[in-house]
Amino acid sequence: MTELPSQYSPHATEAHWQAYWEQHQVFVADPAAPGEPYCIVIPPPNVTGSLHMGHAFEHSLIDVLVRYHRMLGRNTLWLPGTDHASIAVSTLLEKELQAQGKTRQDLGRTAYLERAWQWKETSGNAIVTQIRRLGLSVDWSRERFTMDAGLSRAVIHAFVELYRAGLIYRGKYLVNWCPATQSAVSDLEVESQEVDSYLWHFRYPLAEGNGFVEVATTRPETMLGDTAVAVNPNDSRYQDLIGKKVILPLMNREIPIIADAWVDPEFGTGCVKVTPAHDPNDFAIGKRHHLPLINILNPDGSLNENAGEFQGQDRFVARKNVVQALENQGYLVRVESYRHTVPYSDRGKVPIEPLLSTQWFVKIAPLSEQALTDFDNHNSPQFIPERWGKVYRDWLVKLNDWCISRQLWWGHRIPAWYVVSETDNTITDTTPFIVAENEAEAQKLAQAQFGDDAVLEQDPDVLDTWFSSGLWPFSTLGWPEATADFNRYYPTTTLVTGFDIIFFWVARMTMLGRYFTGTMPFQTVYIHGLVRDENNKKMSKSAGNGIDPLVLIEKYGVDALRFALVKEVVGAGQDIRLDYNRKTDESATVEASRNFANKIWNAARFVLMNLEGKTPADLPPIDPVLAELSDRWILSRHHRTIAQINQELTAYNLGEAAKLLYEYIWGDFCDWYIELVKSRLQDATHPTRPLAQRILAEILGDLMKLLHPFMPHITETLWHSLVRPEPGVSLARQPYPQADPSQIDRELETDFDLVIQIIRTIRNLRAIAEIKPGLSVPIIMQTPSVREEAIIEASQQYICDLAKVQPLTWGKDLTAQRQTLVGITGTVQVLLPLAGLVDVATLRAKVERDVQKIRVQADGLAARLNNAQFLAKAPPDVVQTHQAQLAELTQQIELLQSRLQQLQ
RNA sequence: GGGCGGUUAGCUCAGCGGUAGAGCGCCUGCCUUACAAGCAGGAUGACACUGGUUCGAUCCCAGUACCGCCCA
Repeated sequence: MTELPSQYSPHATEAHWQAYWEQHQVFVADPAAPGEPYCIVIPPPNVTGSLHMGHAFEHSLIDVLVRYHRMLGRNTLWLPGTDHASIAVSTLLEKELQAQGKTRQDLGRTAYLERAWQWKETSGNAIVTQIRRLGLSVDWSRERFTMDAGLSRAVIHAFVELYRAGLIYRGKYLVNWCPATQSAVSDLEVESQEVDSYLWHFRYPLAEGNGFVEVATTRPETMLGDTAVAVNPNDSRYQDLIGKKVILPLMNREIPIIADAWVDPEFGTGCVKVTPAHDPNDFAIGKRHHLPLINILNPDGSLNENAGEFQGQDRFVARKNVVQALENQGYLVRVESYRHTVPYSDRGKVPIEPLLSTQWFVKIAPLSEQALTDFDNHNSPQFIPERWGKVYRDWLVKLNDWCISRQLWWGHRIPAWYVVSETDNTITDTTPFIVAENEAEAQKLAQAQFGDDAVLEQDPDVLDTWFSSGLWPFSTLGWPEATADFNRYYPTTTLVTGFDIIFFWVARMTMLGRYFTGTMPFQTVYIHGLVRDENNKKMSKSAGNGIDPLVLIEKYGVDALRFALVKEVVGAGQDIRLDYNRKTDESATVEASRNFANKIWNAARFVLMNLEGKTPADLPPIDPVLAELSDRWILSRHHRTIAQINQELTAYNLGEAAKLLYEYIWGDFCDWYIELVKSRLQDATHPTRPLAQRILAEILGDLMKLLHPFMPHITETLWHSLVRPEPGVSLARQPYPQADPSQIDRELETDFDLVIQIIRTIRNLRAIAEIKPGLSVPIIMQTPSVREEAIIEASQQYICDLAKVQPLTWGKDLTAQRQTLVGITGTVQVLLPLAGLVDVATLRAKVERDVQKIRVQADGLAARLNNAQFLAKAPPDVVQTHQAQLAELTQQIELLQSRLQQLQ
């Protein structure tokens, strides 16, 4: 009948369904199909990456949302893809070249790009292969790459449009220069790090007289490019120095002493050296005072011809040498230990140099204003949790222009052509240029403007990868063409991403999306936290503390990993911690989820074994007249849970939904209902046996649906075993269960709680009396409550079955009972006669302990109920509840005390 | 320096006005034919500290301490 083994083994199952889903195109979206669209685009992983816990977590969350909405009947598209990671790929390739003693220039642009594409085809898909093991319901037929033909066209189109609208400009500004990659990077790619270093104090002699001023710096070598010394205009110490000149040591250059309010008189001596070409603040001072800009650095971080005798030295070598030279010449005052923050290149992992350089920029204000207006006036996009909206907003407000050119070859080449025939066949800062969608168009425009013999050369630089990522939600759907996908699925529904990427990505998508499509690219932004390691540390490649999801998948199965990650989520945006033993590769959290999977497996196995080969459809429908107490109870619990889960999922409380399922399945369904139903199933002639079978089958079917977004593989397997659908049918396309409120019965559940409590009480008594699990015990019960008596009467079979009671008697006069263990629940006294097996002192001790516990509670309640303020001010229903509770506790005490008198 | 989180059972974390819960771990007993990746029973807490609001505070407010993150 059923050949299911007693343990769930995930691996074969996972591969099977992943192939099945793809083969039957279960997740291929159809824009022509009905249903309100539901679209999520994947936050594209970097092609150089490999699957890490962050991906596994994020993708698990998205897949829950996507599968849920698909089952709700939405026309669903989850679009996957990857990002070309300009800097990361370049770094990787150049390392390879370096090993062969070559540079990319040796190779040439064409050969280099060939190599890059080759790398992408062979190694760049590694992450995609890994992602597939997560069993996500993405539409692989629509997989995109930021450098594929369509997206490249979108990027160029966007650049040209922004340029023509005056929102992209080229200019010479101080940028963040990464000497390792030899490229400019944006503000966001700079990471501040605290560094223990020194503050060097120098003296610069006055040009006239024999005085001097003292300045301090953390970057001594930059003094070679100093063009002023500044003091605060209100600093009384230096009033007479303003306007005088000093001689810059080593360079023997006369530079002025100027007054600028930016200078903090409290810091150091109150005199600062000014290097406008190598420091953002100094740059601003230089602008205000029209100071010359002297660039002393080469792109590789060595010093250039403006550095005099230090030319050719690396910046850190030069630092030592400059200090030495100053010391030799008596200009070094002192060296002080100093801890300060140094900007590092995020990718290059070396200190950034502010460098004067000609680059392309996006003018941000007009874009951010639109996004701000949408956010302020329409709360668009809506952030979940809300507090991240503030982070997003704050950033939009203080945003600077965005440097988008990168001195690299892998990426989207800037669509600007210089008319080099105008400037001696070289590109200079003044060479005129044409921005166009392609070379032919550029040529035409150039000829119109500069004559037929205009010679063009394309800008060698590529665009920041985030520029293409910023277009992702619409470029992936076909924009700038108004494709069927774009019309149907744009704007997308929800963006799911980490808070660390709000600036990099979310804000850029909203600004560019709003500008190009006139609408926000997504309605909602769901922000999740990070997965932290067993020591609560952020996982990172450099720290080497990552936990490999593939190892956990191998060990526990992907459904277990997914469920564990989602179940850990509380609220939203909170970090989760994953326990992990690095010696054994074990994780108790994931193991618990694996055990849950196994529990489900065995529950299903039990149901299937007892259906005798029938499917739910073969069994009679549920007749409410025939349903007994336990049936009505589980149906009530079932529909209540369905309602709650739908509610939690709608509110993005994914962890809450997972926990509800866990408790309902393991607790209510397995521990209670299955146990309750066993005796009926074993009795072939029982009149409601088919009813019980039908309920089991139906609940199991619903459970598989409810759980499917969280654990797609095991549920698909078990659902197929249960329903045996036509080939090609998938659980992923079945409707998600909806609650039938008429089945939910609060009172019935409360009644049934008493049954559960009675069974627990008896089990507790059995344990105290050390009665072997196999032995039946006689139990006597009595209650003064008519309601409780009715419940006992209706559930005597359950009590006998689950507490192994034989015989069960109730309602008798208990005064004759002497040697008994006593428990109480509600006002039901539960007696286990022992006939001298346990001494009276033990029996009394147990009752006395119970009385004491109850008394503590009763006293607390009584104290409040004796408080006139409480009675006057607390809501009446609270007072009532307290009174009822106290009454019950008082009654329990009385009953137990009368019992105590029997135990002499 | 500015902002945001967190502090609850040995561990990981729920709860967020009516004096505490789960999983793991621990103790006891069970291989009871769905499941030992399991079943049953049990023990465990000044809910960080100090004030305030309230009839009542783990929960709200203010401050303090410590841990973590983001931005400068």
